[in-house]
Amino acid sequence: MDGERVGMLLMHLGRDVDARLRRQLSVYGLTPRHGFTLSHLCDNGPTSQQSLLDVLDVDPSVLVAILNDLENAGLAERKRDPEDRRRHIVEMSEQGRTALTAMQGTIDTIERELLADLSPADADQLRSLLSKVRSPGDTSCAGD
Amino acid sequence: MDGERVGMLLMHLGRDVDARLRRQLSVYGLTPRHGFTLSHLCDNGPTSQQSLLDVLDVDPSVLVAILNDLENAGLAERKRDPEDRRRHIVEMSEQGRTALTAMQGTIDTIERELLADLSPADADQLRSLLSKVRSPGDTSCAGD
DNA sequence: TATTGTTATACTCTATAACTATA
DNA sequence: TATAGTTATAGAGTATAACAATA
Repeated sequence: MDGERVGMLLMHLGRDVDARLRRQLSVYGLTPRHGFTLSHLCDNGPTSQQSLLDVLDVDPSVLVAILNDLENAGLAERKRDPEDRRRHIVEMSEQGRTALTAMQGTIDTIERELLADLSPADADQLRSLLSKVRSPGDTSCAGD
Repeated sequence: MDGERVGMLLMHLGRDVDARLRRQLSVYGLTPRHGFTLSHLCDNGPTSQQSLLDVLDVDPSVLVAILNDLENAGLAERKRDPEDRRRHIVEMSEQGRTALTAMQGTIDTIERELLADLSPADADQLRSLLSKVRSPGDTSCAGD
């Protein structure tokens, strides 16, 4: 339970990064989740809400709220899928692209702060090791 | 904003570890914060609430709730400081020690899962690098 | 009947401010 | 007047379940 454990370090650092990013993004009236959503739309193009659910790993009702916010801010838009009118296709707007760029600048700043005491080689090493950490939720055997 | 950044990795991993630990500890009716509190009491002996506030970095009202829970569960006890009757001295009980041991077992399990794909040397390296990451809240110049 | 998305609701965590008692 | 701790309350964030539209 002490602060030396990797799990504890991850918890505390993750919490701090989240709080910091949340505070910075609140200037735009957005949260980290809004940012992830725009980021995914930018990388993958128009997407159904279902696939956003998979990527963001949030409750459907949470995604509805996120998309409502993005639509009200003019950053994204929902359209009916003509092939299956139950589905929505979510697409980001030009304004959304601009907002995403601003947000990426914000997180770049945080990133530089986090890594201020590490050499570039150490930072790469850290990135590599972190990507090898197995997220508890990842365990393929669902038996718990 | 993509998942490659260290900050994003920390956010996601930290969130997962927290969720996992919270779920496991709910068996005992406790949260990670209860665990940290007991852990600090174990390492440092009887402590004033003020110094717990510094270590846990929570709002005073949150600490009150944590200590109420621990007292109701018989895991810790508040006593008046005879030298300054405004102060409370918080002390863990034998039951508290037993509960802490159980919780440490839980987090050890999570820790092993997290590091399952890393060699012992990699795990040490990761621990070392993480401890060099500067938490955004740490910045000594409060100007923001 | 099953699926996509939505709404309404409740529950947890946290933050704020007002309060008590001691100094 | 200032400090240690407490209480009451409100605000986020999230999860649950019931619902409408479409397949």
